[in-house]
Amino acid sequence: MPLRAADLNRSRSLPLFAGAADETFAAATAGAFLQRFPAGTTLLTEGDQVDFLYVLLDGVVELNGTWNDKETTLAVLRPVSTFILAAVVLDADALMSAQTIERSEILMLSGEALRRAMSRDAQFALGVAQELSGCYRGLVRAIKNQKLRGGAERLANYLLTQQSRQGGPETLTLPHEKRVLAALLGMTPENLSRAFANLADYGVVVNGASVSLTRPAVIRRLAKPTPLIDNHTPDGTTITGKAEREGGPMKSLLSPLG
Amino acid sequence: MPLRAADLNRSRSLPLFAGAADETFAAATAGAFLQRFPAGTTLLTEGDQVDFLYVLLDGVVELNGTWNDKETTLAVLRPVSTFILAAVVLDADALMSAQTIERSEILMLSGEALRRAMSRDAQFALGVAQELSGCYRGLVRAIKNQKLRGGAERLANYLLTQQSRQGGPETLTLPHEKRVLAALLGMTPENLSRAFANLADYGVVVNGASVSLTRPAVIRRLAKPTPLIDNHTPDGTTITGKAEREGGPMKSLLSPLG
DNA sequence: GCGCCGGCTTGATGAATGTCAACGCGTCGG
DNA sequence: CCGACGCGTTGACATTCATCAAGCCGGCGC
Repeated sequence: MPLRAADLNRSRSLPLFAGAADETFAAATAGAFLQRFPAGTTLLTEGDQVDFLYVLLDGVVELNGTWNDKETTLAVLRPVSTFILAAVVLDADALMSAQTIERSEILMLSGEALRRAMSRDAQFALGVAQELSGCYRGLVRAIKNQKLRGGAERLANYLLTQQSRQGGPETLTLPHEKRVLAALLGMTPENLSRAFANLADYGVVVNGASVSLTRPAVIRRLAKPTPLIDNHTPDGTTITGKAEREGGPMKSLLSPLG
Repeated sequence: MPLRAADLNRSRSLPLFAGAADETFAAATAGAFLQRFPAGTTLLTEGDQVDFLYVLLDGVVELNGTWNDKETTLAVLRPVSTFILAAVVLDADALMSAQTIERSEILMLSGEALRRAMSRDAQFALGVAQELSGCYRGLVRAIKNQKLRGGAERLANYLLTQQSRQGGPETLTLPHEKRVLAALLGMTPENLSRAFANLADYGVVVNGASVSLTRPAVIRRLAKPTPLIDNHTPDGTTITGKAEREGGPMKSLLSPLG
C-alpha cells in the first residue's frame, strides 16, 4: 500500500507516459495505490467492470479467456507492463481475466483520472494511442501465429525469439513452467512435450528449463521467422521509454514474453 | 478522384472524428483523395510502409495475413470503416494485406497529417484511442472465438450474430460468398459445408445464401453466445457516431461483418 | 528413509480438421 | 445448344491435435 516515489518513477518511465506533461502524470497517478498479491490470485475476471489501469511492477501475470469450461491464455506479462488499457479507455467490461502466476506488485491507476488526463493533454492521449496500437499489432501477430503455423513451428519460433531476447546465446532459459508455455503457445502440455521431441531432429536439446539450439541454420529453416509475425525486439524487463517501439501491454503475447 | 463534400461528410460522421474540432478535421483531411478500385485489387501488402489511413466508403475489403504460402483472413470490412489505423499511428509497416472483394470506393487520408492532428487536438487523439481500443477488443474476441470454439460452434454463433444484425428474422441472408465466409471463420470451404450439414440437426436450413434458423432455442443451446466473445451490436452499414460503442475498423472481425 | 505430490513425459486412442479428387449445377459466351 | 468455368458439395484419406491413462522423477514433509 505505501506508494513510494521509486514506484511512481518506474511508471513515469513507461512509454505510455513518455510524452505526457509532469502535470498530467501527477493528475493521472493522483488516486493511485500499490498492491501486492500472492501467486495464483485472480485480479480480474472477464465481464468485470474495469475501474483501474493495472501496471505490473514486479512478478508475472497471465491474461486468459474462457468459454464453455475451456480456457485459453492470451498473454503472459512481465514487468514493467500495463494491462487492460483498452477497457479503461472505453470504460467497458474486461474481455479477459487476469491472474498472478508469481507473487506480484501491481500499481493501480484510476481509469476515470486517466480518461480525464487524455482529454486535457494531447501528448498523453497520443501516447495512449501509440500504446494501444502496439497492443493491437501484438494481437495481429498472435492471430497470424496461431492460425498460420503448426504447433512445432510456433515452438521453434518461440525459441528463436527467446534466444534473441536473451542476447543470442546458443543455450537459452525458458522463463516459465512448461505448462504455462504450452498454454501460451496454444497447445496442451502433452503436445508441447511432443513438439520438443520433434525438434530434437533439428538440433534442439532440452535439459529442464535450459534449451540449446545447436544447428541454428536448421532450426531457422523450419521456423521461417518473419518480422510480420515475430517481434524480436528486446523488450523484456528493461523499459526502453521509446513509445514508438511496438509491443505495449501485450508485448509478451507470443514470443515477446521474456 | 473528385473529392466531393458528401464524401467528406461521411468521414466526418465517423466515430473517429466525433470529438475532433472542425479545424482538426479540416487539417486531417487536407491532402485526402478518393479512389475507386475494381474487385480483386490489392490495396496494401503486408510489410509495406503505410502512408495513409484508409476509409472504406463503399464496397467490401478483406484483410488477411500470410506465412509460408498459407493465408488467413483476419476481417472482412463493409462501409463505413477505417483500416490500418494502428500502423498509421505508429508510422510502421503493415502487418496485414488488404484487397477489395467488390468494387470499392476508398478515401485516403495522409498519415502524417493525422499524427500531427493528434498532437494538437486532445479530443481527436482521444477519439483515435477509443477507436483503437475497439479494434483491440475486436481482436481479443476473434482470438477467443478461434481458440475456444470448434468450427460448428463458430458458424452457429456467426449465424446468430448475423441474424441479430439483420433485425432478428427467422431467415437471414449470408452477406458473402461461402468461400469468403469459410476463410473468415478460419476453416476450409469443404469444412464449412460439413459444418452447415451438422447444423441441420439443430434446425438450420440452408438455401443458397439464405439461412433459416428454425428452432432458435436449440441452435442457441449449441452456440452458447456470450457478450464476452460475440458482439451483437448493430453496426453494419449505418454509422452510429457514438465513439463509445465498440468495434471500429475491425468491427467486422468475426461475426460483426455485416 | 519413506511416501506423497506436482510437473513432465510417453503411449494409445479418438475427434476435428486439412487435403485431394470427383461430381452437380448454375452462369456465360461461343 | 453446347462447353467451359467457378462455386459448392460430397467422399476417402492423411495429418494434427486433444484426451485419457500410466509412469518417471525431483522436492518436500513426516
